[in-house]
Amino acid sequence: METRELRYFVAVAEELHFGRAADRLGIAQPPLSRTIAQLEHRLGVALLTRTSRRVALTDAGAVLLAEGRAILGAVAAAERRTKTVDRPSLVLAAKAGGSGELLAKLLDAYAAEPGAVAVDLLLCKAHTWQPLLDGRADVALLHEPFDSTVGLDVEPLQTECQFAILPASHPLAGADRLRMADVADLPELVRWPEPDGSYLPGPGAEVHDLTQLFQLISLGRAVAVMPEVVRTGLLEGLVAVPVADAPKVTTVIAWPPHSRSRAVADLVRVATGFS
Amino acid sequence: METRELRYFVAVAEELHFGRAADRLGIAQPPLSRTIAQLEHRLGVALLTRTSRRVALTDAGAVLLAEGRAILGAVAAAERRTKTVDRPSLVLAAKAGGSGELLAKLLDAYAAEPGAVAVDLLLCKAHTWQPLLDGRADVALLHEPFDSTVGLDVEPLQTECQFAILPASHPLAGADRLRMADVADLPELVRWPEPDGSYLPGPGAEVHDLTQLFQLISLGRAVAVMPEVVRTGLLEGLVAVPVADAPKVTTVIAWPPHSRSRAVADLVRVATGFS
DNA sequence: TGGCAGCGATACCCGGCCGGTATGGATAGC
DNA sequence: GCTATCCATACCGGCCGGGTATCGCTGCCA
Repeated sequence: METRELRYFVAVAEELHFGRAADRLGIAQPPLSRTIAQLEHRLGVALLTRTSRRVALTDAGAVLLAEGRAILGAVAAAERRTKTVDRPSLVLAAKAGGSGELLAKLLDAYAAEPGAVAVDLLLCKAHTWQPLLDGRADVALLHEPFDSTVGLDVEPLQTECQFAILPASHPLAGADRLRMADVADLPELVRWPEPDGSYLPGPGAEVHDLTQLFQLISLGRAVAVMPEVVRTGLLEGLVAVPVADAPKVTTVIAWPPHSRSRAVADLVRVATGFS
Repeated sequence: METRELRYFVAVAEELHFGRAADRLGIAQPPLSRTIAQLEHRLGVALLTRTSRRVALTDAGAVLLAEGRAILGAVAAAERRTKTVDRPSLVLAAKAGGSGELLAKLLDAYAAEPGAVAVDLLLCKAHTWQPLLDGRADVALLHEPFDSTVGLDVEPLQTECQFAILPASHPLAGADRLRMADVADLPELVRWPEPDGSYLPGPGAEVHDLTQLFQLISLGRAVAVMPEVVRTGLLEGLVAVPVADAPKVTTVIAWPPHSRSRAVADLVRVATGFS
């Protein structure tokens, strides 16, 4: 199995459309069809069921999609790490807007280490960056249980409670503490984008960053439940009320398990040292 | 980066010899040289330093070797899992001769599970199978701290002390317990084969399995320190004396972190259930 | 129900790349 | 200094990957 075949298959499996996939890959559709057919023939398994109107994944196709994504990520990571071994630097991924204080402390403390290398920050839109470790970053700050950490080595850094963010005028804003039941079925919950940037249909406003969310909350059009970190820089007119039974959020530092980088080890040691 | 290029590079990096690597790959040497040169050119990094008499890895080459091995393993695993998704089975790797009782209990208990699939056993020579999870097996029984578990998800099953295996006539055989210092510099320690099946030069007999080792011990030509498991089936004339300060050995069940298989999850649950 | 639009498969051609043989040039050992 | 070894280069042929043109099928809709 060549990575070219995997790239092609993953594209088709994600688009479920040979034409769009070929377009995305920058090739014509016929060679793409042929390559997928060859791959299926060689594996001896059907990966896709296709009528001329609909393309769907088989069970085998679903397996290969998941494995293929991981492999392509690993290939990209290997390429980047190989290329940058002589001018070592470290790419740290973090959710834009989250963990601001922790991030600053971490960068300062690491920079003071002997042998520290340059740290490139990769700030990502919330909820869109779980696969970043597949190649583009060496280390990431994740938030359990929101972000999946399967396949990663992880050290916890800090655990915090979650707060409901409400407009000061909201009926629940005066409460000392809330329970999930109080907010779970409020009509003002919002929809975050899917990893591909689109929004699932449904009720609730579409939001794509914290600023926008806070604005909606100020207008009384939304409420949200989120960890303590975002309280710094909360807008006027908003209040944060602790939600007693919301799951605790743990900020963790995560890295690919086969990381052999001295820099990654140093950064993790520094991060766990002052947590 | 295509997997073909990675296969070629890994072969050269392991052999440190273009001719032998080409031989192993079943191609001629010139296309191999050319492919490696192209790969280096594309990455913009030298992977190997070569004179006409010696080939050595650069730092970048060492990184790519490690990453490449992992990637090739993942590709092999993806291929096997995709092909067998319709007739589900599970490949369990275990060290030949070790963990016999635990293994039997595990297989029985799993077979009694509802929804159990066929389990194929992959018995491996001791000390030669750490990379098996790179494609050939779904799950493995490993022994920490001997086997590296980096990059794997792991659940501990049981922890045992280690015993010195001595002929009954050995001066230390009568002791209640020993310390590492007592056995560390005995001249009768043995040499296990390297992963490639060869033996490093040095003192001590070459052994490649437990039967052979026990025979050597019976003859007074060797001693060994190993976990309790091997005591079952110990030959007549051998005694096992606990070594107080030898590192504890933990048998763990391990699987690749991105395993999405129901069968693997079941097996792990069963294994941890009765440990 | 028949025409039409959309989409994947097939047919066919071309160019580049992979792999082969032959050979050159450098180095270490005798 | 000769020679054996080993990697690089030169060159060639066949295969394969990618392109265009077209076919056949399937929903949709008038």
